[in-house]
Amino acid sequence: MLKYALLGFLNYGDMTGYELKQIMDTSTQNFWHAKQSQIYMTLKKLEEKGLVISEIEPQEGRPDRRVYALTDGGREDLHEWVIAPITDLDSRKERLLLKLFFSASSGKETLLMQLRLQRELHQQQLAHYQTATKAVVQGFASIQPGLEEDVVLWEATRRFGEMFEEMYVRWLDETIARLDV
Amino acid sequence: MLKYALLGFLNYGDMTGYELKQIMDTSTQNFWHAKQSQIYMTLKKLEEKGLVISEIEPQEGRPDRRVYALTDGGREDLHEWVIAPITDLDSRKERLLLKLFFSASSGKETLLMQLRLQRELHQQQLAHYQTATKAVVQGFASIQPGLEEDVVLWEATRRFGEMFEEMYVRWLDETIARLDV
DNA sequence: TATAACATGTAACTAGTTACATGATTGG
DNA sequence: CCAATCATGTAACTAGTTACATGTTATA
Repeated sequence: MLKYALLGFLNYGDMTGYELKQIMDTSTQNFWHAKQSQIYMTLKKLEEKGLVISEIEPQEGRPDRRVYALTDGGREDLHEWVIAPITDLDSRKERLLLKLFFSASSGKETLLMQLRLQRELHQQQLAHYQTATKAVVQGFASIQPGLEEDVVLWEATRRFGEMFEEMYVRWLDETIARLDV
Repeated sequence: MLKYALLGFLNYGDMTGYELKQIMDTSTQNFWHAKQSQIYMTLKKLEEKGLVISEIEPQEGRPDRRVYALTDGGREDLHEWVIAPITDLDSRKERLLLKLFFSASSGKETLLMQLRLQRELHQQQLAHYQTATKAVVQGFASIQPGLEEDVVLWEATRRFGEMFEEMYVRWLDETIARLDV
């Protein structure tokens, strides 16, 4: 699936693996992320399949850049994926819930400490979506004419992050209250 | 991490790989899951490390069962993991959000169909947590004396699933309303 | 003077999925 | 009679992480 994230971004313009990593870190991080090394490997495979092509752009003083561009095949593949319906649910993995499930013997104080720390982390993440991420979305919106349609959708994904973290904090408060008698 | 799910369940009693799969499917599915083959492989590795031991229980008419039990080392490893604080956040992957992010060109009707289908799926999942999962938790609670502490925590993980799906449906409604003008 | 940013990549490894292989019993 | 349940495992593969390797330039 990283494949489609890369094709999707390259559809906005040619980019290097390094730039793709940066843009993912500031936009899709919330629901899709990848390590730099995985991005380079995936781009290589996409080029072998003919979905992207790369050109080396020589630079002085710093390493040469390998700039990737979508091919027609890549654009088509992307479009097919975009319109294909998703008919099942993603399964999640939550370390905290797994740990909580088996925590009966761990002592109330340890457990409450764990939950309070999580509350802090999720509260921070919530604030991040409300300020930093919001600014990124609005930044894109203001400088890019003709991307109004896109911005509505980007804002929807940001909003998901915000609502998720709000829910998480509410659940933690509820759970802490139930344990802290 | 599947490691700790398996150790955690074996802490309640000896079990086969097949039974571990079944119990995971009805209890931790919401936040941790695994395929049968992965469970068998992981149990094998855990036995090599001395965290569990297995014994073959011959059966007639059906395949022999390999019953796993926690060792002292396994119990200790589990306990250390349970009390260790989680200091960072899990990252999620949501196919729907990734697709939505790149869907500006896909046409409003395709997009709305996608979102309405998702709404149906998440509504179903919500109902599942409210009825089937609720019944499982209450079932464990009623037959098992001495597991009151555990049941409170299991209910908390069920409640997370419920709140997550409620949030998801709310977000879908909000997003659909914003697009369907 | 150190470290962050720029820039690319490979190798080894861990985790997880899909497909294959086998075969009896029970319930509808 | 067909599907589900019981029951275990291997092999091949895909996805993702961690560690290694290199080297300049701008900035604090």
